[in-house]
Amino acid sequence: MSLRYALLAILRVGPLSGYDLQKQFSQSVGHVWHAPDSQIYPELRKMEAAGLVEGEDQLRGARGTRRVYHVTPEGDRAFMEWMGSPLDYQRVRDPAHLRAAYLESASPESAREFFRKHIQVWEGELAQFEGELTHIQNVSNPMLVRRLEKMPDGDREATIEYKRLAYQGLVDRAQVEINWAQRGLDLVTRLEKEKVDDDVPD
Amino acid sequence: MSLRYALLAILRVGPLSGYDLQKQFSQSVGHVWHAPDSQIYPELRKMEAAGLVEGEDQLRGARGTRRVYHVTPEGDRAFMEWMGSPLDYQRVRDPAHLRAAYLESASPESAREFFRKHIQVWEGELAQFEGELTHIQNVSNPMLVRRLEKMPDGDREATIEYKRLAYQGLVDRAQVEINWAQRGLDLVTRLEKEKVDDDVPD
DNA sequence: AAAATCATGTAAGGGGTTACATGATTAT
DNA sequence: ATAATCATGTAACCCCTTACATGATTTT
Repeated sequence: MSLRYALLAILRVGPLSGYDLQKQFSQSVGHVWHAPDSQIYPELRKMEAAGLVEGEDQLRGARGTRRVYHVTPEGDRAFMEWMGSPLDYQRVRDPAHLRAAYLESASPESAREFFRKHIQVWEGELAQFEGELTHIQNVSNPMLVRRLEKMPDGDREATIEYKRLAYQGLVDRAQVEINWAQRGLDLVTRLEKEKVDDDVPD
Repeated sequence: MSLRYALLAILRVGPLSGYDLQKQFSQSVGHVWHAPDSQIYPELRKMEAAGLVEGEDQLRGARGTRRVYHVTPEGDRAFMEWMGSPLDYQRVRDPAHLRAAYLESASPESAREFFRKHIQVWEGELAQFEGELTHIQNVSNPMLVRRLEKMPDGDREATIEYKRLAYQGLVDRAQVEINWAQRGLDLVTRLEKEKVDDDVPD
């Protein structure tokens, strides 16, 4: 549902081919909304059918072509409308906390492995988010720079600040996950120790 | 993918009909894994076909029946195997942070509305999680009590502690979201004030 | 000449959402 | 008698995932 608006958000900065968009995607909006190319190309076609974007085939070498899309006024309206509409929140579906709630059914080693992987995954995310945050604060993200160039002076601060807030939120979230999993590892160790004490009381 | 294991987690405590399971669901695992009845009934049938559970039709009144499911040894094995296997992490797809990153395209009032709703939604979740956490700490959750009764003494502490950890993690997460949205509201106000100062410099 | 990467998809299948459908039983 | 709730689904649709497919162009 949001893919469409994630694509519009990028295309509003300037026209792009599906291929370029997909590359940009993984480096900007892709941090908050992942999409594989197998989803992007068809979605662009659907958006074109809906009149939100228009594509033009450009020649590339002798025979090759690439289709470059730009946002139509209607696409712009649709984006604005989405920005002003209430977000629909998905119901919780959290495999990590589901499993955590039943870890007594696993071996201590499995439990440890689970928390270790959780930390590893979220450390990865954290690194990405922090990198992005730095780029935002230094105004060194190319996409952001292009966007800033195309807007009146008065809107620039807001653009930077909202992006910063968004990524700061992601950083906070990643840190909470890492912290939580760390406490999980401590708990595994504590329970294991108590178990041994029970078995061999003196 | 996890629905099956969420259902097994509940059924391992004791046999239930689809209807009862669905009720229990919303009060326990449902906090971490939502599922509507239209998904639960067919999934139970599939699990039965896969040999993980067995259902028996029980009479109810003169003509009515209800199908009560219990976990088979194979279902038990499947659950244990899942507990020991690495969790597959879904790619990020976060509509709230996506929108937050582009809020300069919205009116201050829309931005405020967005953050307010975010707070409201997560306050709701927080209340649920905190309530659950209290029930865990007081050992006053009926499902938990039934589970504890069916296990050896030595496993009880682990069961309680892991559940507590899981819900503590959810509480932490909810608080981070609320906190973040609060900062968002502050930012909207700050930007609006600066905008006015720009327009009317003295 | 071979490898990388540019460029654009299709097809099958899984999981989830929403809406609809149906009838029995128990409580008021 | 009526309303609530017990009880169990089906059907259509959308989004996403994974795997596969294909060929052109640029770089080494």
